[in-house]
Amino acid sequence: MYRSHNCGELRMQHIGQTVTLSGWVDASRDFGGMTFMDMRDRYGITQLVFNMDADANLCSSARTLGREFVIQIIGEVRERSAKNPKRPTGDIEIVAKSLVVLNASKIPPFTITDDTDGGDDIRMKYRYLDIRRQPVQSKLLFRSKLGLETRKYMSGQGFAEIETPFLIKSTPEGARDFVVPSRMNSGQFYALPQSPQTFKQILMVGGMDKYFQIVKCFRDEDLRADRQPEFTQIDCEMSFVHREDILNMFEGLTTYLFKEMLGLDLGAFPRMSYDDAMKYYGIDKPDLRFGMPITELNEHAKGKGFNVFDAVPYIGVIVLEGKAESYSNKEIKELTEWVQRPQIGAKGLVQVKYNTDGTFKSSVDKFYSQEDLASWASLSNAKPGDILFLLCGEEEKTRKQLGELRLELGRRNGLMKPGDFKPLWVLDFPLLEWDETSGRYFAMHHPFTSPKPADIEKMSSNDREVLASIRADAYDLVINGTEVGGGSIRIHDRALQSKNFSLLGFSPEQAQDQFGFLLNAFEYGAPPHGGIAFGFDRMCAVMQGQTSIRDYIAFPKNNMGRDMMIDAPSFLEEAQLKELSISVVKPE
RNA sequence: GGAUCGGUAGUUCAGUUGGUUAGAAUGCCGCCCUGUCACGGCGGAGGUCGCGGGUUCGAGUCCCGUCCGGUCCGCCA
Repeated sequence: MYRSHNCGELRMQHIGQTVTLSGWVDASRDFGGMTFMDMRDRYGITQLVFNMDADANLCSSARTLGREFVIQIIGEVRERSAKNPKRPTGDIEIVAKSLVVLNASKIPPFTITDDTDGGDDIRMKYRYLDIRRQPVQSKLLFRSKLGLETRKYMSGQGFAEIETPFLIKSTPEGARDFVVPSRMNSGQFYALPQSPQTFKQILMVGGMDKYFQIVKCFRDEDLRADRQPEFTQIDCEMSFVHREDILNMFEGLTTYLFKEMLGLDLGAFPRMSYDDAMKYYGIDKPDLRFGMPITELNEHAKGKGFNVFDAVPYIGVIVLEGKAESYSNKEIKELTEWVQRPQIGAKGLVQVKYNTDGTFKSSVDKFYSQEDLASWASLSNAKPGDILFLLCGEEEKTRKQLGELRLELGRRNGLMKPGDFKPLWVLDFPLLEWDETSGRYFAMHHPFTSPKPADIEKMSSNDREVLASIRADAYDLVINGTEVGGGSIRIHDRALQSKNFSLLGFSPEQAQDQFGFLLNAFEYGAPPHGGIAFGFDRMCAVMQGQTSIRDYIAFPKNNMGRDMMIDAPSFLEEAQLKELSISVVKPE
């Protein structure tokens, strides 16, 4: 028996018991005549004590143990004379009677503590040491519980968890595929799924009715703090449902998860159209933890001799509450430089202080009277003490810039409070997106998304305006400005699906070649259906107020898509390439 | 594909205008210490300043290139 108890469970009630513990040496404090040693495992830290007077041999051998040695100890639980209230096990210690070194350890390259001195890359290279740290363990355990609760809820609602294949067919639409060569089919490649999309639709045609899966997806695109090349989705699909059924079902799941994981009641989720999100927040995933919507000024700011505004089609304003008198020129200068960075790309920032005495002081006082400025304040619902920030330019671009500025002001002024969760359904996305470089339409969601029934007839139009106005029966779940899920009602009619493919520039032959299996399936009684997929890693991070998903993945990739621990990807041996009929142009 | 920040001791970092022998903390090693839990005290070892080239009497410091890491834009149906 390696252990009778773990390192986190012994308390006053165990005093007098002889116990066996196994774990890692966390730290030791050697006093010459006696040595204290902290022994750690997943469950906590328990103090061991070795005393020269009691057992000189044992005490001497304890002094030779290094950090991260794996040891087994037999000893008696004793009440401490000096207790440590910071630890759950701090009232007791183990008086060692015997010690076995189960395995030695080299000196670790970084300290295994909660606030480690290790940087990111060394932690990833020695990920097995990093995982010994409590903050990493607690994130992985959080993920484990979130998966369990998801399965409980979905199962309780009658959903079946069904696996779909990882070796599938490459399609040029959407994200880049990771490809896998087929040895037995020389020169041919599988692709790893970007999502189980078509398979779950086929399951609906197969009558499975309510499907879900917690499943890996793969996309060969550049990484971010919240984007990994392999990531996990809670993937769901239902038959005989309208949008309302799906929103209700998955609002229920989200509410349940927040309640079980965090003990929070989210309440009913508000809803917003895509158009309103873009108009008022400049982004399709507004963070509603704070207000500050965009107000359009346009003609209210034109014709007063300020050439900058007169020359542009759009002028918008956002209002920062209560900062008129505390905002310094230096802060405004910094903010101006911030919006002028290439990533934002604004030409300049106009600012109007609405003083508490009711007067206005702006950077454009030369051109605008107090009444002009008052009208801006009135339109944007500003109150005395507030400060207004204006950007101008081409409409869509400027809205995005205002949206970015809004988020930056939120960050700088602490308006995104930790522990505050604001979910939002964003609805009615455009079906199509015009791509200037390739001169064709792309599906904004994916090519299987159904247009809203009222917009189906618009699909026959040749007018770009009309086509751009087609709304999809698609929805995203946004929490605190992060897109945690998205889905749609799917097309289940073969003719409509073909029509959509043709809008997206597929010839009938291409459509048949790539998605023939789905079109064929639609000819054998496909039920109306729709679904949604949640980013599982992202859901973990959002719930714990983190921006990076990396610590919720046991073995993540770095920003070049490399696994630093196993050093992948790597080159193949010639023989292996030959067997796969692959010749590689070696990089210089 | 682009922007930007970084790379100096095992680790995390400092290093002024280019100027003597490149520092701190922590870790590590040795000695001392019987109630610590960030133990304490004394002593010690530890560096190709990512790599290559250039400017200079002299480069960790300036310039060019390159590699690696972080963040962001593009990209992510």
